[in-house]
Amino acid sequence: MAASTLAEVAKLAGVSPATASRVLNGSARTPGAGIAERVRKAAESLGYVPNLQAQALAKSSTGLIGLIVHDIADPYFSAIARGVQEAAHQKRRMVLLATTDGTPAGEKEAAAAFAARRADAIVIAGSRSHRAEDAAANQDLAAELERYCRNGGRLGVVGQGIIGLPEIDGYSTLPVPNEELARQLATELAAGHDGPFVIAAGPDGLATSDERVRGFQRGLADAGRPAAEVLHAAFNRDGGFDAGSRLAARLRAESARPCIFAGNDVMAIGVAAALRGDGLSVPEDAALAGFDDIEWLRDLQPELSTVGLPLEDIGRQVTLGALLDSGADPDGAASAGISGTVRLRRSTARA
Amino acid sequence: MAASTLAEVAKLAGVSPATASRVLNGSARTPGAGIAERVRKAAESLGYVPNLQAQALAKSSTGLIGLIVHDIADPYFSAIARGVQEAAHQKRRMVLLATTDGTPAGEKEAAAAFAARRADAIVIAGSRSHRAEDAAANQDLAAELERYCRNGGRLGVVGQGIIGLPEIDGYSTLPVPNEELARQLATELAAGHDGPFVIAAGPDGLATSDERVRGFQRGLADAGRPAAEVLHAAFNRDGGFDAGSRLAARLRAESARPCIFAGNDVMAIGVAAALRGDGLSVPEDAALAGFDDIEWLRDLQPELSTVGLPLEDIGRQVTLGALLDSGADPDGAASAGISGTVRLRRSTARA
DNA sequence: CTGTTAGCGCATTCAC
DNA sequence: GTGAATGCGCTAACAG
Repeated sequence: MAASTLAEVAKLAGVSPATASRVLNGSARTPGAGIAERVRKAAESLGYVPNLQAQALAKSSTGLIGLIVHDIADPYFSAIARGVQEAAHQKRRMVLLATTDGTPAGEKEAAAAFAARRADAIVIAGSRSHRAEDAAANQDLAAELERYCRNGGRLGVVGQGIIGLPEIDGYSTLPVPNEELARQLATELAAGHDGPFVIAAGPDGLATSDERVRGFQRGLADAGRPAAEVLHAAFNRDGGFDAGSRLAARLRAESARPCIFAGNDVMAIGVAAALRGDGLSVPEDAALAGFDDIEWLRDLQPELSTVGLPLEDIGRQVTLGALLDSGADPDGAASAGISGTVRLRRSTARA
Repeated sequence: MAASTLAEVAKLAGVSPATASRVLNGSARTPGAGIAERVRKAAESLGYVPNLQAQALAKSSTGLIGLIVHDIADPYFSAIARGVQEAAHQKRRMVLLATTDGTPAGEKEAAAAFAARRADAIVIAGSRSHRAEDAAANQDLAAELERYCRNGGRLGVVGQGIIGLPEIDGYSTLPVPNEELARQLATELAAGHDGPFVIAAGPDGLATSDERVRGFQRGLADAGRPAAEVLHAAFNRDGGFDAGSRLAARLRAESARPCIFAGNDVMAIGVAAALRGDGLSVPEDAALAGFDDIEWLRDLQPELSTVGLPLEDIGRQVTLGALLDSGADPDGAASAGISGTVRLRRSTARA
């Protein structure tokens, strides 16, 4: 990677490196009239490309934003990533991507890599885990991030806060009202469904899933309905398929038509696939609802009831929020937080 | 971003920066016995995080891989991105993400940014454009990339080569047999379909789309069938919807049941949605086939016939290929190129 | 095996 | 307005 340097450009233009630097970037002082032109021409003829690494080293700001997601091919994350990307582009920054297996250990590794690269900000999407087995890794993650922030880094997290990370300068969270929205969903579903409810949730201890389950149960209780049975599985499409398979067997045995709430849309899709594979159909044999309203839901049959979340906006806001000039939250930065909407569609229509 | 430095660690450990460097990284020589421990402890207690920027500057290698895609939320690209990510992780590198609007101009901008950051390699996914309006931008892109490679950068491109970029050291292409696979698809479809064929293609001049159209037409001709009519639209889901809408009107007027070949799966999905919206269904009123076999096709009804492409592998291989130690292609690096498979499913079943 | 000396490419104090 | 030093944090030649 040996390109031409500022010094070479300066020499060719017959000026000092300092002057060349001033003209090729927008320094405080406007450089000389014709001088500027000379320098620019020299740079052009040499095919000069400023070395952002060196620039970053000199002024301690890399223009990098680190994004941590579980799986970039999951539509939930790719939608958020799109928002992050947009915000980054708008703020003239580039995004570094890290995908983890979804464990805090993987996130810690990614965070360390970003910290080492001196990313201006780190954005973490994806649920926190309260599982006992993740406790140690959570501590490591919190420690890594605390140090990162203490060193001047900025951190934005989607949903819940990092477990064990105290409120510290540079650290901001974008709350997502999972629980309240799930409650609303349950309320609306309860009004139109007489049978039992079942929840196809993520692993016990996965914060986002837990919040949605809790909210849903509360909505059910408010409506005077018995609590839903909860099936745990992976918080992705295959987990949904798994839960769906378990349910299918039972469905043919029992007579009641249940309403299944899946912890997120991709799980719901997995549930539907499993049921279909067993000759069962939605909404005839079971009502089904998801969460997130990922983009390609519109092309699925039957149309899936869900809770709409502005995923791209979430990505955009958490990024912009993290990039905010140090000071405390400026007066109501238009970001009054994230809101969602219950969207009932055919998958939960009355049989 | 003021973290502690190597020098501080060295001082605390009572050694020279060089020694500290040697122990904290794997230099050629193994540092002293107890010395290593002292340094490590000092680093730990200071919360030392090596500055990869400075490191990169010092040894002219950033450990960065730049990935350029049209839209990270498109399943085709996110699948490839996953592969790139994997390969990068395996090679201990991080990936920088840039999404463009799909124009060479946008790609040029992204390439310039990556070049400025001295990324070790740049990976470009997404079709080339031969459209007249993109000619100038293509030249710029080629010039930018040529300079990048000439400066020691490495470049991997999926599918077609960069227009106007000569064979140059560091530049490699991962060919995708779009034309041949489309031909095979046409052959197999022709054997089972009697009616006319229609193609919902991307914009005229978009290389990937053009190749697929050409191959498909050739397959048709080989089978003694008349050429298919070609409808042009955007090379994404909405383009498919658009083409589908135009087709729907005609379908109810004419009596023949056509077989529609969409340039890629997301277009096919758009076509299906448009037909469905008009009360038409697949495969009853029209057969439908796509291309790519993106992951979530399995959850769509009816199951879509398509051509399977190993997208993740494509991402992995193009990345690994670009990272190869300079020299020419090592003897048959297991990567005998990309191959695909025609997969006929229910969307093209006989009516 | 360890410490010293130079840079890597650039921005930014200072003097002029 | 412009040029000459100094340093960002680290690695790599050298010496010892």
